[in-house]
Amino acid sequence: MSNPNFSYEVTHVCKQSGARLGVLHTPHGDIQTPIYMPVGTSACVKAMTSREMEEIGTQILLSNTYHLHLRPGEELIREAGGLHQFMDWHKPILTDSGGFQVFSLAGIRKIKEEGVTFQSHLDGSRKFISPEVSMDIQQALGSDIAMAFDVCSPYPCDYKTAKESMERTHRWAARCKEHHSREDQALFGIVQGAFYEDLRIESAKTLADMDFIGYGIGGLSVGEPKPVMYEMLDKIRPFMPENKPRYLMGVGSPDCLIEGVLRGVDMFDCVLATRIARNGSVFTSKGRVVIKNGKYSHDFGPLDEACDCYACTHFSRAYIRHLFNAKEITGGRLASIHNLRFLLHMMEEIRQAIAEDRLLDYRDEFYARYDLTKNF
RNA sequence: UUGGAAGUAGCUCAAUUGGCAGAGCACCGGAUUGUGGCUCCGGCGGUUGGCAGUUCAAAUCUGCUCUUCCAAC
Repeated sequence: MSNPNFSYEVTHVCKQSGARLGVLHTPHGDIQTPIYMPVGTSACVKAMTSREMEEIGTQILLSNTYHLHLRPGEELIREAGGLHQFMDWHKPILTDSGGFQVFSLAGIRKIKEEGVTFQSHLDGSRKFISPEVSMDIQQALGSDIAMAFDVCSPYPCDYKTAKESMERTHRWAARCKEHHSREDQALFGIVQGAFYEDLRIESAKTLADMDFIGYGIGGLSVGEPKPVMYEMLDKIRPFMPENKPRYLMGVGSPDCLIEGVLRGVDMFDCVLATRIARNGSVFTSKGRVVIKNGKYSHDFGPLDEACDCYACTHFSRAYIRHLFNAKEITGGRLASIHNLRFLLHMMEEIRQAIAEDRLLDYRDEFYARYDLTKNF
């Protein structure tokens, strides 16, 4: 598929690691890859304003088809002038298809070849999403990148189920592509295949032949050990198109970002940063810190010495801990600002390291200072 | 001073006829990966104000005592 609104170019390959630097052009601007994409499920990165997201260096945001379909509804967002206008975010937006909710909301859904019947978690009403419905919703939302409606299999998963889910994902990918028509919106296919090497490779090849603008790698980070996820990335890497962006869906702990980039991943998204922030945990260059812990009550230093975010340049650990203890919502806001900035800053460093052909050195430096015993 | 009420975990309170003294909050810790999560899980914490007595058994019944609150004076 050629689309003048979207193109991806690899600008440099790290001589030391083979990791790549690139640029993805979209109607709302260029995205320097590799990149971490903050998640704003319901047209909002929880606790954050669009202005703050811009201030911390966000290049592209994620939002969610399933959640926006239920509330406020895509027609309202279309009426508002589209998702960018609605949330006053004028850089690129990627929308997830709702496929993951089929997985994460298991128990209140029925999957058939035609599509999936959900029971709304908001009011219990029955809802139906198919590949076509997902495309219609995402086109109404007007995101820059739409994701194909896929079937995410769990971990562990038997071979037969994994194969069936993968094959249905491929059929649905074809239906998504057939139904999708917005020229100013890119459609990404999603590789599935659970934790079976042959299925993963088959999925990567099948989707590559379908010529999507970019590719999601789905069904990972669903409870498996990290080495298992890394192995899957290694296996499929040779079969992922070189000239297309690769998006590892749902991954975003600091160590996973580095390991993913080393395995050729260009894009990541993850709710981890904002979720743990609201519950009082922050990333630091030395490892995770649970800021609510009593030992920080008299710590007047910043969350992270090396961070340039608003929280770290203005407030102490003791103050932010106090805000959490007092249940002041600003505690979660400051921690969110910090955690998002931490990951965005880390990706800036990774891009710099690739440009300077020293990503393996960067990885070693990271592990030397980062305490993995308290990681995710 | 007199009369009344009440004393149980750091706080607010439960505990059937006398039968293993609990909860919420607080405090401490853990979890969280394409967000049903300002959420969830766990832990610490007690001579039941004190001293005697009755009883197989007392937070509970009796006596004395201390403290607090209320009302009169």
